[in-house]
Amino acid sequence: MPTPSSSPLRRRPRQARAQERIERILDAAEACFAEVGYDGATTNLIASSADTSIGSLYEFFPNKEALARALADRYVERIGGLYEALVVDMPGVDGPQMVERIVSALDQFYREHPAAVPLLNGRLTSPDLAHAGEIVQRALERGIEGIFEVRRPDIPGPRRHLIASVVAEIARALLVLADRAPLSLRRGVVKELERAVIGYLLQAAPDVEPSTSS
Amino acid sequence: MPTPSSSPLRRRPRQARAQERIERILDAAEACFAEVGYDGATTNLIASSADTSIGSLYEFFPNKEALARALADRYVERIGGLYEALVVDMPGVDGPQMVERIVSALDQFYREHPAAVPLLNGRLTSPDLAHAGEIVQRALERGIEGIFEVRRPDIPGPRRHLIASVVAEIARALLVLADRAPLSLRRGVVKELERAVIGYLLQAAPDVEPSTSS
DNA sequence: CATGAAACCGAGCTGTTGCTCGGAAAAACA
DNA sequence: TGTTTTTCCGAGCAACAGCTCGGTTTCATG
Repeated sequence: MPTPSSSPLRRRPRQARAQERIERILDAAEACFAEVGYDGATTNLIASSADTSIGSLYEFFPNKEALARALADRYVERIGGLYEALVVDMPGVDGPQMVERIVSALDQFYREHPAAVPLLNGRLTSPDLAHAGEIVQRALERGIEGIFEVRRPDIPGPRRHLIASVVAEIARALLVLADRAPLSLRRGVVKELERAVIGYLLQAAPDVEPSTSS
Repeated sequence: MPTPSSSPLRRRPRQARAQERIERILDAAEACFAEVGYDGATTNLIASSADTSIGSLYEFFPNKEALARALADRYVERIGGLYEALVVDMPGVDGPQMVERIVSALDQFYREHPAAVPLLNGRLTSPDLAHAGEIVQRALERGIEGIFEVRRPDIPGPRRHLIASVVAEIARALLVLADRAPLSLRRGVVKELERAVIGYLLQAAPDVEPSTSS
């Protein structure tokens, strides 16, 4: 489990009901960010959306940015688990298949966490979110880099890092595109993401034998 | 020249000095957006940054969004010119070389217009900017699609469109990455962008003969 | 010049946002 | 049960955003 970047909470809850409230607030924040963006989501809206009061919100979160930070932490944790699951049965899976698995996992992740889309959106208007988003993107990169480390130890470290960040960036961009596309086209765009990653890796790190599937 | 989406100006200037002031305001807006983002750039800051008053700013621009719109229009125009220049001597240039040219042109464009980076950044917090950004990104797509249309008439229209949008999206993502990277690494990232686009096209639209250069 | 139009100015209005604070309610503890 | 601690509340404050408006200055034109 990655360090949650020094808890963004103002005070640790002592009772169960407070803990639940915190979760509710985070869920509401997630939904609001997804729906109207960071700046659009006023703290009052988030609070009432969580069926609570601003007072309660600020009881635990020192400021609005802390909400973004806490959300980012939740994402980082979940992304970590996601990669761990992928690594388990990695041996015996060839390159393109591996790409397919990762892409599919990320696709599912984004669908389950729609608020991650605006969060992951590169340089945003508010430095707050940009920072939180970067934390999550780094987690994505690290995951990819880790897999790469195992599969392609022949590639020098710095280059591996660059490749991982490029792959992560492509993934981010096309998943956002997929998110924006009508639902019926989503699968198609995700398929293009697979092609893009495979194509890039063939160029940037040849040795991944060309796909023979379909 | 593409229609400037029905002038975002409140009133057309009659005197030269007004026209100059408008340009100055747009330049200032560009710089401010680049430096502190859309929401961070207050209209007062933009005005004083352009050595003028808010009064003057609002004399010509009905609201803040209009500034983004006007900026987007400027970008669209310039991007249009950029593609026209590329198309002129297209015949006799092979696929990878063409990609290199386009990437290099876009790279230069982004360096000359740093404000385009936040503008082009996918779904942003403010709907204002999201809209303006989309206008510019569409111009990018159209340019790529146009070139593709000439070079690969064999590919069916809708698929061509999808490929163009994917390429445009990859370009956007990696140019943003390049922008964020230290200057010394910028060229390297841009090189990866080339690889990514070439690799993707080889997967998505085979027939572009593999590169023989270097 | 005189005169009207165009351009310019900036104090300040209006609305909204993030956030505080004093106190009520609920739980934990004695 | 009384007492303390934790949790909850929401009216409202301070700051600041976008933007207006009445008035002054500058230009074009006769």
